[in-house]
Amino acid sequence: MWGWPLLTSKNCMSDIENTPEQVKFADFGLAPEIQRALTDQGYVHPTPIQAKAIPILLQGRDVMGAAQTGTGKTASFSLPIIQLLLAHANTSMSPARHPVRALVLAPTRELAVQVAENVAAYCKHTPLRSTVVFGGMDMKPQTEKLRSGVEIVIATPGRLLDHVEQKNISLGQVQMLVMDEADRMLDMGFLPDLQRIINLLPKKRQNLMFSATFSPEIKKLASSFLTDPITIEVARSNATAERVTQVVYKVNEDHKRDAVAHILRQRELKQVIVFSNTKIGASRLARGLAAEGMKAAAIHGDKTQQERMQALDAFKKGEIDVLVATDVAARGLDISDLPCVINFDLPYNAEDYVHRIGRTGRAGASGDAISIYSDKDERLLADIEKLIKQTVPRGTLDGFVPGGFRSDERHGDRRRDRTQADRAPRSGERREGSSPLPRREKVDPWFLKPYEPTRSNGAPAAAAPAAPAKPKQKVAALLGGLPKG
DNA sequence: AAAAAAC
Repeated sequence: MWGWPLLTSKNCMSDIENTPEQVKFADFGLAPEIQRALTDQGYVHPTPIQAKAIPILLQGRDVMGAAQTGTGKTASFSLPIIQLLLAHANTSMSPARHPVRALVLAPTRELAVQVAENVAAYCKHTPLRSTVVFGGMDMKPQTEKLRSGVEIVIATPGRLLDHVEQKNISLGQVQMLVMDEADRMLDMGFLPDLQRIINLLPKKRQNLMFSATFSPEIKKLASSFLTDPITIEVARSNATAERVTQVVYKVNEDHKRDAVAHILRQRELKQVIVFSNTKIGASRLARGLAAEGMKAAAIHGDKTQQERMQALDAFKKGEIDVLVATDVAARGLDISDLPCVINFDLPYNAEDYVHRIGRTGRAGASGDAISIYSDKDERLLADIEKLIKQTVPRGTLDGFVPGGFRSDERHGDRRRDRTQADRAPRSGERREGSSPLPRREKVDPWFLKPYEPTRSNGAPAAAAPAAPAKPKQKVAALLGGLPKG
C-alpha cells in the first residue's frame, strides 16, 4: 500500500503481551536520530500503549487506540510518524519538496500546542519539520511557517480549514492522519470539519484515532474513517485512574466556593486544578480565591488565547498554585505531578468526570480527586458512579464553617471584621448595589453569604436510578450520512 | 444546562 519500506519491530505482539516490562524503545528499530531524542529525555521503556501501538503503526496499519492522556499516547503515534517519514526524508529546502505528510488533529488549542512540543522534541535530531496551527492567534506567523514547508502539522480543525481556504497549506500529500481525543472532537461538534478535512486527503493513507472513551459514536466514527483498524486498549474503557483517591463532599449550593477555599487551605494544597462548569463560575472562583490571598488564575474559552497560555504557563512554572478551569482543560493537558484535582461543580457529562480526575495520578503517581456537590447534583453523581462502576466515598469536611473563612485564625482582622458585619441577619432578598463594606478591588461577594450550617454531609446518598443514555441524535445522523431534512 | 472551536 505504501511506497515505503516496511519497518517492523523485532518483537511480535505476544512477546509484548507476555513481558511488557522487558520491552525497550531500542527494540523497535527506530532510526538513531529518534533513539537519540528518546535517550536525551531519559526514555528507555515504552508505556503499555507505546509497546502495543508502535510496532503496529510501523507496519502501516490503521489503529484505533483507547487510551487516556498521560499513558504516553502522544509518543505512541509521534515516533512511528517520524520513523515512517524519515524513510523518505528530503533535505531540499524548497517548500514543494516539503509537503505536509502527517497531520495531527486535536480538539483544543492547548492540546495541539502540547502535542506539537512533543513532536518537535522527538524530531530534534532529524531534518523533519513540524508546526502547530490553531485559532485565536495571528494567521501570519503560522502562514509563513506553513509556506516555508513542513512535513508534520498539528492543528485544531477550524484554523486548519481556514489555512486550507487561504491556500496556505495543501493536504494532498498527507500520508498519515491522527485524530487525537476523537471523542472530544465529536462532543464538540467537529464532525463536519473532520469530514471536510478528510475529503481533502488522499484516499490512501494511514489513520490513527485515539479516544479516551469507547462510545458507540466513536466506534462508528472509526468504522467510517479507518481502514481495517487494529484496536488497542490499554485500560478498561471508562476506567478511572487506579491510583486516584476519590471523595465527594456534599454542601449547600451557596457554600460550594467556601468549601473549595476550605479544602485548599486545610490541605495546604499546592498545584491544584479546580474545575468549574461555567466560564463565569471559573472567573469568579479564581477572583475570590485570589482575594483571599491564594495564587489563583482562571482559564477558559472567554479568555484571550494569550491569557490562556499565560495562565497555563504560570501554573506549569509554579507561579500559580490554583488553576480554575472549565472543561477546556479537562482533557489532554499534561501537567506533571499534579497531586490533586477539585471539582467545584460535578460535570454535566459523566465522561468528563473521568477526564477531569485523569489530570491527577499520572504516570504511576498517586492523586486525589475531590468533588463538591449539592442537593441538585445527586443525579449527576449517580450518573458518574454508574459510568465508573464504583461508589465514590462521601466525605465530611472537618472544621468547615461556611460563610467566608470566618473560622480560620490564620486570616487577619480584615476578614474577621467583614465576617462579623456580614453575620447580621438579613432577609432572604438580595441587596443589589448597596454594599457598605470597603473593598480593595472588584471582588465577587460570594463569601458574603448568610451563615447556614451544612447539614447534609456524611451519609451516603441512596443510589438514584441511572439516567437513560442520552441519544446523540446529531452525531448519529451525521455519521449515518442522512440527516433528516 | 455548558463548554469548546475560524474569521
